[in-house]
Amino acid sequence: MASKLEAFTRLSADDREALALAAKNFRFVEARRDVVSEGDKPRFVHLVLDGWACRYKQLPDGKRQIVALFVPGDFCDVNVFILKAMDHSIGAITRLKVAMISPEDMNALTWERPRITQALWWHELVTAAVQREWTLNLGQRSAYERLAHLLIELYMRLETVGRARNGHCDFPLTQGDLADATGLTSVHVNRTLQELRRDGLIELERKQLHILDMSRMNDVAMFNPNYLHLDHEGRHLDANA
Amino acid sequence: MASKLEAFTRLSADDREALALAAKNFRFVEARRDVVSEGDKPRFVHLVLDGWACRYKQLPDGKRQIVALFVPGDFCDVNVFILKAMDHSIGAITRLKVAMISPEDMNALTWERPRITQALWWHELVTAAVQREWTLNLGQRSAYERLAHLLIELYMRLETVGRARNGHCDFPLTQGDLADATGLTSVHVNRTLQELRRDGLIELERKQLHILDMSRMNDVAMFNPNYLHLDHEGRHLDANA
DNA sequence: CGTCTGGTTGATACGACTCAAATTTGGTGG
DNA sequence: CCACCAAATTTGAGTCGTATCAACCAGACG
Repeated sequence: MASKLEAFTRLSADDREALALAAKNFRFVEARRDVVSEGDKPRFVHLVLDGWACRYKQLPDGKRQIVALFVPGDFCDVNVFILKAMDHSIGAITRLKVAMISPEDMNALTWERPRITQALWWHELVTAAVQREWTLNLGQRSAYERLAHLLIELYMRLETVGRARNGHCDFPLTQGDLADATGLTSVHVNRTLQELRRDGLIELERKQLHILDMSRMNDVAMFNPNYLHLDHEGRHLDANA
Repeated sequence: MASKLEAFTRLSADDREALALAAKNFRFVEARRDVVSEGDKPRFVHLVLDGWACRYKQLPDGKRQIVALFVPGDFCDVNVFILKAMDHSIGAITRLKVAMISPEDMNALTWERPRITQALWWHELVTAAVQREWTLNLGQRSAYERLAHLLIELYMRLETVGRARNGHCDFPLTQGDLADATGLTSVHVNRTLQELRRDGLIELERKQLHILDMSRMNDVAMFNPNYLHLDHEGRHLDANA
């Protein structure tokens, strides 16, 4: 698999082999099922091999917030073993192929592999940066800007792992998912998507997203890609290499 | 100083000494000045020794979101050296005493000090968990709930570093700061704080916060402390020890 | 074919924003 | 110690973005 880590640095054949070895244990999770649930003791680091997943939190009054989305190549919780219990759940959006890496495998992966260790650190820092951008998104952008921003972010992240090109990508989120991720209602998401369509910015149907005018989308969303920290050597490699 | 790290694990005298040594270089920053600005190359890890600071992001249209708050004992960006440029700014809320730890000092601090390394990892994981909770806060809670939640979180974090007790703590944020942190306008923050006062939940004046009824506040805010991950051995030590 | 999930539409309500002004507080210098 | 100024808080009136509630529709699936 084309790991997201290669967006940070070129890995050696050795490194890649070690990564593949660590990811040898995987399982499939059906769409809309939990991979991990809040309260669980952390037992594995998860690496999404195929499909989409999300991190979400739920409130006693039933409200649900998706706080992060995972696409292929994303690690879920590097180093999470330090914590006693998960403070959130991880759920499959689509049917999901996910590697389960034990603490021992994680140690084996990083031990004597400084490039991987560094790349994992980079991954964690980017994940944190994305979380901050979401905070900004929810706090300061209107519904229209907010959705545009989320769509661009996901498109760009997919592009870095070779799953998007020419403005086009798979997009399995329902309008309900988008609502939970943006803090809007699904009704309002529906109307806002229609606006984006009407304005000639996107096409979105049958789980396929097409961003028609990336430059106008960037303006609308006030999208600044700096938080994805893609300005590294790996950026210049063919993502499918 | 009573480091936040001790909330995670008891440190040895040696560890504490190493920590003090790493934090020997400090400076003062005037209130409302930047400690680090977006775009800067990361040069130091910062550790707040005294005063409050915030992490914020700004949009081209001038809107500003505070995405995190730092109180004494908080580290700002462990391991940030990996990134080429800051994607956000760090600003002083009050006059600030802040330690500046170089990459070399950071290495010296963690090298051969597994407890500190682990404690720093814990710190990073908690920081990320707080960021997720803020995402939830902005996405799903009403203004009233949201402010209540923020007040409780800050109170609890201050308590763990020995700077709050009996429901009382310093609280230097202006209503404008609260607005930027909660994604509300300062006018609405003002009215919502009045509601919280009228309902007998808090007193807040002259930069002093008093939470009058913690249990009702917890209910109102739907506050679940699990995300602060305080259930570790360090939790049982006197924070002033 | 009936059922279900996801998407769409319409009517109405309300929480939070905007703009503008008044008041209070805290700091500073005379 | 008081006068002054800027910053922060408070109040009021009016508006708007988004939520709510309730149908209805289309395609997927068994």
